[in-house]
Amino acid sequence: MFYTVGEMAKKIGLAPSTLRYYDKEGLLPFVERSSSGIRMFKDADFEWLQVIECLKKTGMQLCDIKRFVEMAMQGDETIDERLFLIKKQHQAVEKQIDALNETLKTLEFKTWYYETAKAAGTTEIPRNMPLSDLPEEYREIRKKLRGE
Amino acid sequence: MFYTVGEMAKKIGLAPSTLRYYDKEGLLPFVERSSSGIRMFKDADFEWLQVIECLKKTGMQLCDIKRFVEMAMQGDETIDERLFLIKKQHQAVEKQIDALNETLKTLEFKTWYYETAKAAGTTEIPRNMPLSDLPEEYREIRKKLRGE
DNA sequence: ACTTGACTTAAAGTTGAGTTTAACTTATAT
DNA sequence: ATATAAGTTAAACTCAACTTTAAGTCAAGT
Repeated sequence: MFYTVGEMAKKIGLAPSTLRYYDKEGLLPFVERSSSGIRMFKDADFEWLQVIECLKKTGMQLCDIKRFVEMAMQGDETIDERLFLIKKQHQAVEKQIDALNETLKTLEFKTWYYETAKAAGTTEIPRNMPLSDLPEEYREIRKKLRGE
Repeated sequence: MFYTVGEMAKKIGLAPSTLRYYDKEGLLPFVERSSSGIRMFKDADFEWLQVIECLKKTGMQLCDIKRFVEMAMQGDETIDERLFLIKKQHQAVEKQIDALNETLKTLEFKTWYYETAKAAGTTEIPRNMPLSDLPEEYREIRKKLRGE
């Protein structure tokens, strides 16, 4: 079962040009070619592309993903390194989620801010509200925004 | 209480060149200048920078952040629009968190995969393991990776 | 034989978000 | 008065990750 670059691109949801670019950059050393130079993607290559997409979503750069792929091509002697790298990325993603949750808190404060402003007809009401009148859950975040 | 571009850059943790760039792009219309053209940041401007950083963290582009700032400069008539935009960004961030949690699941599968490979000395053991032997929590994710 | 459509390549172009550079001005300390 | 440190500008440069273009190859269908 082989796929051309266009077929695989469709299957994985990327542009064919992107797959060619990845190949050119050395991220797809496992993709074989026909005698006339046409890329022949296998089902196992789809799995590789999924892994590459997963690592991209963690924020890993293509050059680092390339090194991971190269490790895998070297075989079982690099299992330890690969395990370490995956664990590191897991940590990195957990950190990103924490950061986004912080961002959510700020957006929730701003939602309260504009809802209060909307009810009052002016942003002056929430802006000048004394800390003691502010809903308790927003006090810390307002302090942080104001650099206090 | 005024800050130069360098002082404010330090306070907010960005490069002075970044603040100048934001100013040039029209993100900081509220920053005043001295008679000799020196930027004079106020404490209220620090709060603005924090909001800009928050919106950046949601993945919003600078040109869209600029439109938000411009709305705010227009005053109370845009409260509704701003509230809507903040709510939209809140949703967007929730979606990003969901995506990262999906990514975490894949990384957890890969961790199991390499830990099993490490114990066996070869990736062939986890790779060729029948679905029925696979820990239940990894079955769906392996199917997804293999495009099944 | 010819058209169509998908493939190939190398190289140039794009986008977003800055950073760097060059030439210059201003403010402060000695 | 001068050195130093920090500021100014516009414009060029960088970087990652693609995308587009130009020129060409190849296989299948009419």
